[in-house]
Amino acid sequence: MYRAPRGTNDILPQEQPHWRYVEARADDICQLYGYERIDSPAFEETALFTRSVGAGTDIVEKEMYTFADKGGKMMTLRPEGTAPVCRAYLEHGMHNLNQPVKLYYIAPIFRYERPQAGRLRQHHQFGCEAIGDNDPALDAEVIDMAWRFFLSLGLRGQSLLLNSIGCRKCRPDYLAALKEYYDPLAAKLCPDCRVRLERNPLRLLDCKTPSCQEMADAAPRTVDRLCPECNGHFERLKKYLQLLDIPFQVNNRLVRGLDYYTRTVFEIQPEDAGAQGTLGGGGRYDDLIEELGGRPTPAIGFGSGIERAILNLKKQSVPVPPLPRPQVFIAHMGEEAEETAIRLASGLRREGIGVVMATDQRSLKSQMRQANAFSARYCLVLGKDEVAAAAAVLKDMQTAEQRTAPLAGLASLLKQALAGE
RNA sequence: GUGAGUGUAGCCCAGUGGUCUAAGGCGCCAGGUUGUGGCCCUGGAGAACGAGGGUUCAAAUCCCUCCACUCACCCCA
Repeated sequence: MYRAPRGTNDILPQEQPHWRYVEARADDICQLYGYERIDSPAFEETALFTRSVGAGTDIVEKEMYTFADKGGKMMTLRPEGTAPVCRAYLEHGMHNLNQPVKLYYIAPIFRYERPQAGRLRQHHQFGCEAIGDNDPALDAEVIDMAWRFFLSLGLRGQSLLLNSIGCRKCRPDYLAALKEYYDPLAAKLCPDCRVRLERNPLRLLDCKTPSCQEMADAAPRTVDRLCPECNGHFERLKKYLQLLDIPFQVNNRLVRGLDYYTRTVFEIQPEDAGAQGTLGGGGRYDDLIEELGGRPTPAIGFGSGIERAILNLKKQSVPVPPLPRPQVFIAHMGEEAEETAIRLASGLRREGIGVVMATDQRSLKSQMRQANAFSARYCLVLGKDEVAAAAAVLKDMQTAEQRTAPLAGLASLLKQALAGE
């Protein structure tokens, strides 16, 4: 038997209320903050990601779904959301629009990883990007948006981690200090970190190995080496967050896994941070647009995992509204009655009344059981007598009361009854 | 990529070498007298016990290999 590929899953009807709920909250938030939706292709030229995300990152090194298309071009299933949006910004000349350009997306993300709780090979992210402005107020707004998003879902207890990792002006100085600190310690580092020391020293800071953590705690801090501009930016951001009443903890070891980040980086963690302790995260990427061939264009964004959000909604037993379904069920007996039922169902639907019709000529008992299983509010019963009288039996499934009503006035009768709920 | 656990009907699961051509619950289907639901009762369909190999007189039950799933590590959303 065929199964969904490892790390992917079907989102079954019973899961849809959660999905529609989370997506609706995302849409609401974006509308509130003036972000417009963009949908980009599920795959892009591989180079877009290798160039932006960074050759030394886990994503590029081992997690991309890359393939050659029939024309021999290397393509990759989107492993993150920011680069495609930046590509679209450039491709469509959005620098000619009012800046910053504010965009959001809800889209599948693909990463080849070993699946586990809260981690999939295809997951979905809600993310937003504000491109073309370097005001720290925009950083605050994006963080505020992410924060409000989780609050609007009904989640509680999440926390915000914040850091600044500098820009291309101050980063080299910092990295030099970091290397100077770590070089004598190289022998004590875990094997992974020895590689990081050469390839991506910033990542030394978030190693999980206890011995490495101790060293990382004592390592030079990015915030102590920021250039005046970056420092001012960070200070203003923190002030704005206080203004917005958003509690945050500066975490000097927060660096994030993508190479394009500059200055602000942040992460939002759920109350009960299990193995997958990230609800969402993001940061500034002031050099990325330029790196992709555009003019220097500052930008900031964040991404959040829909599955992670739903996981936490369930963990916290947050109720989500049910999806609307048809309220009327039509049962029928005999061929004539079925023909009448078919016409009646169609007529009611044209009036905007959701209808489910019994099929297959089951016994009336069985049809009533179906109506019950559908949680129909009203049931219409058609038999020989009703067909002859151009009427239907209208049964209220809650009170079990029923009466005969002429077919002609049924639509308005039902509309009235359903509206009175 | 590494480590651990699990694998019996659509779902949850009993079963620890013979009485298992596999039990129960949920769900599904039908019926409980004439055209009516939710509770209850009865009946029915549905599993070659993940796959392959081996040990044994005998295996769902023991061994091996593979596969899948789950969880954890790395890393992330």
